[in-house]
Amino acid sequence: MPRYNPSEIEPRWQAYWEENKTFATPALPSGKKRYVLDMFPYPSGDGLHVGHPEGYTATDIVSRFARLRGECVLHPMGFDAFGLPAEEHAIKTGEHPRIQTQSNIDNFTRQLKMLGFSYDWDRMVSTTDEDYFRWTQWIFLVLYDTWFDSEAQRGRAIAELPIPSEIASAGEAAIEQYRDANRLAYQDDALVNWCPALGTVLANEEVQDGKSERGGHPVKRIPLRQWMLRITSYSERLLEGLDDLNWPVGIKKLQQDWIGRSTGAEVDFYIGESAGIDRWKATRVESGFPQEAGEDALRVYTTRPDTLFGATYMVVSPEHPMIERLVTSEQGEAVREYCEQASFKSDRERTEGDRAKTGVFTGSYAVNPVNRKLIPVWVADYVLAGYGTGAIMAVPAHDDRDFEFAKQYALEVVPVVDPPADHPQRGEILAGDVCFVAQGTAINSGEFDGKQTDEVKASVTSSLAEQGQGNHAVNYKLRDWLFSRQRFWGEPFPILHEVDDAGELTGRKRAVAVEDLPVQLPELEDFKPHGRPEPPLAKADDDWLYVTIDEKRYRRETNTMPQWAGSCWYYLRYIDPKNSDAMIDPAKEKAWMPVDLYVGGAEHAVLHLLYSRFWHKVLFDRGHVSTPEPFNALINQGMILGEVEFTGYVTEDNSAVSAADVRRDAEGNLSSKTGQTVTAVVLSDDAVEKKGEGFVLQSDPQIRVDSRAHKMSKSRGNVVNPDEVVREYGADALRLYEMFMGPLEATKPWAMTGVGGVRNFLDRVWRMIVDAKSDEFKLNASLTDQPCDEDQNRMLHRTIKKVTEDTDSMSFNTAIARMMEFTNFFTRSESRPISAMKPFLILLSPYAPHLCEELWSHLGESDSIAAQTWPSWDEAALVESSIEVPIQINGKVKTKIRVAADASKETIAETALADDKVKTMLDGKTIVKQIVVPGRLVNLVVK
RNA sequence: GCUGAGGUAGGCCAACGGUGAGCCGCUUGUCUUAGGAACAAGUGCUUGCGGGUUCGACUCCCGCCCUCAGUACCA
Repeated sequence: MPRYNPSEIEPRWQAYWEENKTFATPALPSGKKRYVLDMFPYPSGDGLHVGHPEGYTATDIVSRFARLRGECVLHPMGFDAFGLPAEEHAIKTGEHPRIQTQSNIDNFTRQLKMLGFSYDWDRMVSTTDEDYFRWTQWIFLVLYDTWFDSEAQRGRAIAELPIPSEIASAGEAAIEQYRDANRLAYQDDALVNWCPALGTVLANEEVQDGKSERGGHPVKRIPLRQWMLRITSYSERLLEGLDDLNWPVGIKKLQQDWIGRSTGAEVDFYIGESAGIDRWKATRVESGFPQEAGEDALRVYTTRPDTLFGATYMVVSPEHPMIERLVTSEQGEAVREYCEQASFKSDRERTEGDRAKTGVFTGSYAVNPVNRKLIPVWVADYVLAGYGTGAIMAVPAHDDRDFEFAKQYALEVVPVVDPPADHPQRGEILAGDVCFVAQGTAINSGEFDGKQTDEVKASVTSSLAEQGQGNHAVNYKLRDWLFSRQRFWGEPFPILHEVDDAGELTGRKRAVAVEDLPVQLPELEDFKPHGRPEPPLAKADDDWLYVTIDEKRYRRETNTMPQWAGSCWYYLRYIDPKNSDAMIDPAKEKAWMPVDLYVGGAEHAVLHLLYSRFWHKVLFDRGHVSTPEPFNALINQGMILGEVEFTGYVTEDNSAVSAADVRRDAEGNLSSKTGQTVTAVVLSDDAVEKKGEGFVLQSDPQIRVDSRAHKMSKSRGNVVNPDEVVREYGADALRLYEMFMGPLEATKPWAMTGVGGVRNFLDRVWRMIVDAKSDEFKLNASLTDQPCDEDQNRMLHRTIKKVTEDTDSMSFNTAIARMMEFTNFFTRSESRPISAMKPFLILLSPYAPHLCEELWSHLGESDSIAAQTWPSWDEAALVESSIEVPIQINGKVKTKIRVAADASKETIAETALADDKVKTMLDGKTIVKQIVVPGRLVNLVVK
């Protein structure tokens, strides 16, 4: 017993917390609330990896710290349990995915409890629970019932959508169609990855280089009717909302870039009969810039309307709807073939960086609106259908991509922006031999010559607007969210499709009534794909698939929602997890929201966080939540890498090659400078030594080796299993180590010896209070009821101050370092006042809760340490009566003197100059200047 | 290419413009209930490089190099 034994202590206290519901959170907060949230995990079959406890320990420390300071903390955990792996398992074994999901959740729960996190487990949610996804479906119906009023910039009920008179007069079906076209959840044809060999549709992450990840079968992109969410409507709101959030700048930047707002102009280029151009222009002057470009014009979007005079050709994307109209009979075959080719390529392939540009001339010409020049229209896949208008005006002189394309196909380059006079390549730019994308002075631009880029942009845009040929425009990179998946293990859509007597879809839809939610997943015989691109739910029995309401027959929607759906709103459900009447009780929502601290990996920087914000804003607009943003502060924990490895390289005949001479080709194959194949070998620590910047072989210092920590991965075999660490060192040691490795946000390599280091610290804490030598349990004889002496008191109060401030700012590594100093100090001390030990244990308890509970009870306390009050420090106790002050000579520290803490400038200077060492060093020199900072230092500038 | 983070001792990392904190490692002792020991003493950097500001720079400014992560034809 007397030795520190975490494997005995930790389960005992975990049971205590569970029995006593130590961390149960009240329904409504009393006093100051704090909502501390972890990104909930996907419960994979591999269990926790050491990256999970990093963020979870951080939030646990924050939560325990806040409770000790009297705040009311909501700190929940749950599982994002829909997803592909469970479905893959089901397909292979025939076992329902629910079964494996449940056993994975059980394992995760066991591991999380083993680490002593102070979650309120009664609030646990899983996205796969019917009680949960019932409300995921409900939120979908809110989206379905909402349209975006762009005037008011907010979502409103579909019933409030103004119906234009021409549609109203066309009848009920037209009105319904119009509504459907405006809902935030709508259907559209989108491309899916269909793999004929596997007979299934694949998720993007299951496709690599146009082939299925499993089996390497070719994947075709085919259009399929999909559910989309109109997130683009919220672009501006999502962008603005970022301003007030306490998020890392990097993450904000990522979201901004993802939304990708740009401003410029839309411009129509005339493509009709050449004789008709004047009439067309006149019409435009009269009508203004129309909503649609019409038959006779090709509309483009540009951020550089100032370069319009340099537009020497145009490009449309291979999917552009006007291709048929543009293509001439001579070019017909070439264009069709090109477009066909493009349709096989994924977006990925089409946008891969160093690929040479390709394209085909359509045979048609357009008229440049500013100079009436005829310019050719091409089709090329470097123009994307989904952005802007899917067509561009190409200005090769001032756009890198257009320049490359123009050189490839010998198209004209006309410079219209003169770079600053001191530009090193000005000559080549003006000759059209080099591309220049920055701002400058307009040339070759008629009336605009001599003006600066910004001014020309504005003037060209307004002049086009006057003539009805252009308009100021804003564009976003953000696309609408493809929201349906052809999968079994996901939330079914609460939507019914009307079928006629012949069993054909009529195109009319109906939302499942709220009281009929949840729509459950059907029972299937097996989970194997049925070989058609429809979702697996289409295999369900007619009992599930067909519904009759008011004598009309409906077929259920058979797509399921993507995994993002459940994770979009789980933070709300934790607040009211058992509510069967509503998604959340408004009073509770108001009391707990927003999330005060959200911690998780940076891999969710864009998608999860953007999707959640979008849903939250819709719920906000519709009055279901009270805050405009869900997550106030966000922190991304850094990645934990494997142990540092030394890697040497050898050729086939086993001779060593210096790491500096090893080349890696595109496939990752290694070769030496001379072209020989080399292989990497792992070296042990004692085979290498430090030399200069890097490491070399001890046996041959000419041979350099790589020293680097790699990502943990099964294939590399460097994965650290938390179960083993807990068994070997204890949960407190694991928690403490992960916090001590370095700053939370940093990427850090794992080092098992470091875990031993913090374990030694915990051992020292134990021995500071417990007599480890005795056979029975006995407190350490050095403990005393005497008060602290001055030094001890100062150590205590300085530790309280440092740990309080560092914990508050989440600088856990330095807080721990300070607690180590405290322990070293008192371990050396023969007398250890209990009045110092107790507050120290409270300081340490958020970090190492089990050990602290145990020692706390040994000190005679009967209630949990979690119920105590965080100690405060006394400023007066911090100051020393006398302090050491360094003496610098010419800025270099030469010696130190001891003076009273409040010594005046003069006294310090006198003492310094009187010091023997200083005297000798000043011998024969004159003091040019003396700087005395009271309480800090003395600097003597001498000659 | 772009964006972000970073470069301090053999490793991990602290340091309001003012003394290198802490942990691991290493060396040598001591002690022992032989442990993941403990204790004691010791060990170490041109703070990535080059300039500048300053009495004084890891810290502020300018230029460069390197590493890691993410991202990439969005007109």
